[in-house]
Amino acid sequence: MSILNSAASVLRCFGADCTELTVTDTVEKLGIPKSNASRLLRAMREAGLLETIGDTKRHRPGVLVLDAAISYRRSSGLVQRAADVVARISADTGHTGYVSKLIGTEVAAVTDHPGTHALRVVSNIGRRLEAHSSGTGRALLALMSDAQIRALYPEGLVPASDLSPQSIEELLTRVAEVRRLGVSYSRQESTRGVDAQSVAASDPETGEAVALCIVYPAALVADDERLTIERMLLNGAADVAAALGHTTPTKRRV
Amino acid sequence: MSILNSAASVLRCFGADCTELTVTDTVEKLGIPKSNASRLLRAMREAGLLETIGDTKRHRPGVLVLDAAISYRRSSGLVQRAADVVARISADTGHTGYVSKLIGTEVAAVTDHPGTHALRVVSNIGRRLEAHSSGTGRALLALMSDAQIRALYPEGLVPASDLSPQSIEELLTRVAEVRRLGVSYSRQESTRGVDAQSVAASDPETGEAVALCIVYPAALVADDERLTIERMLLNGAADVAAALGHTTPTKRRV
DNA sequence: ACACTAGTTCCATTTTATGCAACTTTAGGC
DNA sequence: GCCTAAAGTTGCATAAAATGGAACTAGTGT
Repeated sequence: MSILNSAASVLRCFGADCTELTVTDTVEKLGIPKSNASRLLRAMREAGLLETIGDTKRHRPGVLVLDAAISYRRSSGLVQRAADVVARISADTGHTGYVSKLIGTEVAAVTDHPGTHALRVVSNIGRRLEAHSSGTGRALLALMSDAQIRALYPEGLVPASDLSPQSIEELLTRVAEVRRLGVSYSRQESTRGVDAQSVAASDPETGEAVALCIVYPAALVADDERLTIERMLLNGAADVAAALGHTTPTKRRV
Repeated sequence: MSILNSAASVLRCFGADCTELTVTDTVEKLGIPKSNASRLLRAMREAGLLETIGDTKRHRPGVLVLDAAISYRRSSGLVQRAADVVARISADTGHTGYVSKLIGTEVAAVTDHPGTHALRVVSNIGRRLEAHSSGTGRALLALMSDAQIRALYPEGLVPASDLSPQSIEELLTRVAEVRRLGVSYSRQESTRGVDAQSVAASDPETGEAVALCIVYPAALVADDERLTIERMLLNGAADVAAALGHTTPTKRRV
């Protein structure tokens, strides 16, 4: 296996729960010899992929990674615009928001926008969710045809919880509902006590698609606020689509 | 040279002016054989460091890079807090702001916060400035001793413009001024028509330092607004320092 | 259909990574 | 301050990989 894959594995360690790595941490997480971990971290450090925290032996991603990430958002008009929309909704409502993408059968957050409410959902980036078992994922699946969705799950699907679709048939039913409404709801499905609404937007030019998502405590948000969020998301996604030159405008709410 | 360095070079291509790369671009930018560039991009793609845009042959940084970047911001309490402060000032004043770090003798923006005014300074992340020839850089240099600064420039310095310090002696004079005021001013030094104010904040735990910076059109901001910005920056930096456990509070303005 | 450009694959050679063990450094405990 | 244990680094032979030239393939425009 190339050292590139090892380096990628190291970067993958940085996520929701892990913000820094030592040689020993790396040994444990990747199951490689100590000597190797030592040289791997050094090589990554010298390449700029990692940096040490102060002058300790703990490592975190390097500035190079930051610059590249910022460039990513620039490169994608879709992600950039979606992030702007979600940032605004997040600021207006005080709830946490995400922009996510479909990677195979998983959804990964691409930008996060922490809310401002005292009780808000804490951003959990790096955590990948199964597309079929998350509102965001179903919003993205709704852009595909039933046949394409079936092709994604040649061996059937494993539901993440009893609130998630238990079979492909049920998934297709719920995805059809999402297509009808334009919005995908998730009720305490991925995280206890947390509801979410997601709307998908795609770039007709490249076929790239993202989901705009707002998450909030289930107990604290009444129906009228949910409707407000729904309207903001639908209109925001419509703005994104329009800006990218969609001829047939997506659903919009007034 | 390890493939890791090649991969880092590829990521470094993504910056202010370049948001996507093809095999041929890579050949030109890195000066490597075509066969190599082809395999390099594929390896990076398979490792998750790159992804193709839609189903074209153009590449941009992968989601892995995004996740790591977000983790980076999380891991650095200092950067996170500084970013929050600058975001607030940016929102309040409408001007663009940055948080930057010193990398060797250069300053690199770590987060950016675009302003909201019609005439605002456009964020230019990825662009590295020489520390001695930028207000932000001198704010960071001001945290070091004169001897340390001299050690950074064993061969003297090359001024970026005639508004920048022309010698180490002049640099030290201006840095001393920054130490006295607590704020570092830049007047149309890095970019024509653009003024900036920077204040440094450091983490006493790790010794890590960042600069908080607000940039604005020189012609449009009157003296009283400049004072307001200065006050916000100083107080913000003091808040950051206090939150990280600085015992001797930095300069604060009321 | 043709020429042209971009991208990929093949293959022998060179360079780099690997894993073990020995060695050095760092951090606590007394 | 000395001893010990844990963390980290380095040396070396082997195994694996990257490299660059050239041949090959896939698109693009005329």
